[in-house]
Amino acid sequence: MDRVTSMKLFHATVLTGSFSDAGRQHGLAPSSVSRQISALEDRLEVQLFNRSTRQLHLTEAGEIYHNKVAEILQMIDDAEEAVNELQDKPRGTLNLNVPIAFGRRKVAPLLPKFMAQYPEIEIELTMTDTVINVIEEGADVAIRVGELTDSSLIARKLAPNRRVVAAAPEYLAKHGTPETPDDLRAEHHRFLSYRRQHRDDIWHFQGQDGAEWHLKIHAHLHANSGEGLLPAARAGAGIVLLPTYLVGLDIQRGRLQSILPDYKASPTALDTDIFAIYPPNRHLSPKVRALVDFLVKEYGNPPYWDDPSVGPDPFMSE
Amino acid sequence: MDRVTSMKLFHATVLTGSFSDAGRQHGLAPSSVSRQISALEDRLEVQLFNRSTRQLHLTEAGEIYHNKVAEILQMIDDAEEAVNELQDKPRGTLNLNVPIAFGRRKVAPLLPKFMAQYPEIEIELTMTDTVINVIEEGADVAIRVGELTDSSLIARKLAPNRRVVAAAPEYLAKHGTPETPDDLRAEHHRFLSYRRQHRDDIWHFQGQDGAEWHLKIHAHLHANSGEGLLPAARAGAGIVLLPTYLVGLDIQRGRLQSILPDYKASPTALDTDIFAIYPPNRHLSPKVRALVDFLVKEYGNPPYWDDPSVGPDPFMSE
DNA sequence: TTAGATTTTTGCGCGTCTTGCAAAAATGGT
DNA sequence: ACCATTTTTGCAAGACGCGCAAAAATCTAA
Repeated sequence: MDRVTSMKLFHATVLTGSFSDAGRQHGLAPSSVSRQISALEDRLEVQLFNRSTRQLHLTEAGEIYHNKVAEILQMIDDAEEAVNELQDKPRGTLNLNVPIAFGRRKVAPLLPKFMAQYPEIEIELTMTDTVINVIEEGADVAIRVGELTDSSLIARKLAPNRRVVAAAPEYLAKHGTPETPDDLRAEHHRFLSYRRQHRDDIWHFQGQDGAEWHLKIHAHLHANSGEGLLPAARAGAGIVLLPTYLVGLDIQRGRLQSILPDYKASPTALDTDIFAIYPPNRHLSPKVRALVDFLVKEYGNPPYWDDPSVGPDPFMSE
Repeated sequence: MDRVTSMKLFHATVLTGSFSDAGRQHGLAPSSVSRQISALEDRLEVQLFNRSTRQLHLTEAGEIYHNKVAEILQMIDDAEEAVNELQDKPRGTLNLNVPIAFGRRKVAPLLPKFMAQYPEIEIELTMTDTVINVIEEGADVAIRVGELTDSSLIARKLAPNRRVVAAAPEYLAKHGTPETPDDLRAEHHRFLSYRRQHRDDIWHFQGQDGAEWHLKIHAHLHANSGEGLLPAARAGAGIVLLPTYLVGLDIQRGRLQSILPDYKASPTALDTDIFAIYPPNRHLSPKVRALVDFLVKEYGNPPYWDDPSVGPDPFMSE
């Protein structure tokens, strides 16, 4: 027996003064109402109504209980409405976890627009490059580049992660523009390389005909953050292999020049695509859906930083 | 599914952080808890927990809901406690309906003692001689003399309703003391008679050997209230046939003298015993029980007004 | 006083839901 | 990689609530 239902039936019975009417309101047979009330009385060990077959009269206990029940039912409705509102409209606190570089360049600049669009959402932004356990940290949604180790989470692709070889025009003017991966082997080239945990730097390329290159790189600057390489690259200190979300706009502006356009940097296991990941809830919260949909739409396909037709970064000058 | 149970399980789960522990607290299998929570989430259309097999984390919706649920459960407990307190101890308002004469003489004088004994009971006393519908009037308990027409109510005998023939000693000295019912037929006797609705006055007597008398009475004073006859009887204006609850103490004091002691006034259908009647509640309210028990105990058996060993009315001088 | 109408209550059968156990799946720690 | 703990799922048994129909009760009206 659902106690809330019995309370509702009791409430309706008090208001209508009749089991039959109360049952009619709730789509129940009079007999069911009668039994529900009786069961409620048995549970409470109190008589709520003095019944005759033709009328009902509230007991004093019934009156007291009714006052409380009215309030309780109101609170239950409030509680359900509260979570439903949270569910219906994007609102509440959105706990967002993003990689530092991507977040700074492609998430944070978009947040003002997102917040204007959803004024009832509050954002808690956490920027980390360490792989966090999304559930553990309490994040509602995280953005990760590649590395989808946690298969228990839902992953939605936000954008491809295209990596390109690039250098400043000044550098190319001075050292020449490589036309094939093999040209990179030339001694006079200098490299600026992104790497984690001191692994070997090997750049993988694939030609349009399927041919593959695996170039061991000796870099004069290593950094575990692509952003650490950018100033040097812009200054003409060397050649970088970086995701377009980092260098795309520099290329569009001409501060960097993309080279080897016909050769694709093979994605490693750690650099596949850019995903939004979130817990596999049967009931996806609207705020998460709102953010993911927003990002997908704003990035576009291809993402604006990959699209030559797009001019200067509309959101960020740096 | 009982929504209150599911809320309790949700609450316990939040506190313990585990379905298993919550189930242990409520004597349920972990699987049941899991399913209850899932059902609750489906009903609310909201995810309350982010689950991994080894830990649970409250969703924002879950947190909001939990705050409300804690309060709701508290209120439900309060409501049940309120009615149970009402049930456990005699308290609250006791709606009491009594006949006018009996009430004035045998109920109202006892109320101070009763109220001192149960200070948490408030009494709403209604005195009527008309046969009311106890339920209709909202009475918790009524006292009636005879006439138990409403068989749907519980009746508890408070005292026998013994009727006696009595007259003032002065009257008897002047007109002689009848020894048998037949003596009443003497022309010089005067009668004061209680009757309703102008029926014939017939006094019925039964001898100890079973012999019966049916005397048609011609009275010089008719009244539909025994109390209307008493002053005249005390003044020696005639012979009365009245319940001992009206004349018992006058007899004990000697203001009246009981005559024909060996002949019993046969009870009519309207004058049997004195009953407390109340609705047939499965859960008799303690205040009703308290009053009825109190009256039974105070009246005693035989009732003090029938008991020659009892002196003047301890409660009432008139 | 009697008859009728309305309401509550009860009996009964059916279907659904829940429960507990056991096994499986999943995950965090060692 | 293995183990321990927890959640989840499959399954069968049982309980419970439901509606319908009949019975009981009582208020009203003639």
